[in-house]
Amino acid sequence: MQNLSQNLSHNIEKYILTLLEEEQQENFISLRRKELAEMFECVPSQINYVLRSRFTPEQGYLIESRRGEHGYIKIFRVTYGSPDELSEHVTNLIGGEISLYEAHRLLEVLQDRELITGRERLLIEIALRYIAPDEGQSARSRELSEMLKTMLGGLMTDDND
Amino acid sequence: MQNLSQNLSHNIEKYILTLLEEEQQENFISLRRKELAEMFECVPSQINYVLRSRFTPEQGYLIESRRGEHGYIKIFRVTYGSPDELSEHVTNLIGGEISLYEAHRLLEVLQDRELITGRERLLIEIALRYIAPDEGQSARSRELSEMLKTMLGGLMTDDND
DNA sequence: TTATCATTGATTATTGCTGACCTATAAAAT
DNA sequence: ATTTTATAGGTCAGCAATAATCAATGATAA
Repeated sequence: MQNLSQNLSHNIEKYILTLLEEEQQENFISLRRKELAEMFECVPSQINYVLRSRFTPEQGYLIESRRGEHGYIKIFRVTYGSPDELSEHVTNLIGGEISLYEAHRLLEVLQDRELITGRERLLIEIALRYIAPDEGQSARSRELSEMLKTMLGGLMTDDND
Repeated sequence: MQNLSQNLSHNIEKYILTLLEEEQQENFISLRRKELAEMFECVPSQINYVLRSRFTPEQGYLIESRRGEHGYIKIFRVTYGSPDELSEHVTNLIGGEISLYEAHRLLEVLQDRELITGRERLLIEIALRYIAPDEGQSARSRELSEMLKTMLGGLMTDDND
């Protein structure tokens, strides 16, 4: 089982997402690193790479693990009790300063989770470009952060539309 | 071997637009920069130039990419062609300068006619406030006009030729 | 002529993947 | 109760394969 469609990491990610979706009772799944690695015919540390790059708090996941006999890796899908909670989470993610590039990546995640539409993302990206500093995509700016927080906070808190 | 018809950038643009039109399932296409460059017998960074100059959010497109093995560039077409008349009409309404107040009234109308959603309107209003002049709601500004036209144009982009 | 657009290629940054080495845990042995 | 051993998972540095950026240059249009 390898490289069927995309790349290894992508396939492992998809598999984990499937498990999470199938899970009914809990808001987490439990894995054994070694087994997963065998399943995908790869080195165990590959699993860590996938978790580190695709199941981060920014993307809405938490990891808990244990070593030794009966070791495991648990992946929690973070859920938000209220719009305010979600909005606060996003506000924290944005922080005091953000770059165009970081904002772009955040918007990707939000659209993937269907928290914003493509059209909304387009509008936000245009606005960001209008007020972004000239120093390039990676330059952090306080103003970017403030506008982005206002926009996303408004979308998630409000009940427009 | 070039300048067969127009210039390289133009040809690459056309090719990408063709791919986007042919795409049925999704609202995006996925490219490999290196392959496209080989296809057009040019340097890879040429592709970036085409994307930067012709597939911007202002023109109704969003780009996502990844480096490394199995790298890719995805181009999303966010909007679908809408009547030219409409976007032209709106552009004329906005004119060379507009005040926050006038913009607000225009957005109300557009929402009433369901050309934009409440959420989209919220985003535009926030963006306008961030670049509005200090002189108050009634002060006309060229920059307000430009951003507003860009945003609404982005949402109502048509296939140019 | 001058300003903008197009093209190139050198350099830098990111992503995916592996393997060697490190740490933690539980069960077994003492 | 303590030590040992087997069995997990974690970290990190390094390589290879991409894509992005940037500055220099050429071409074209106003």
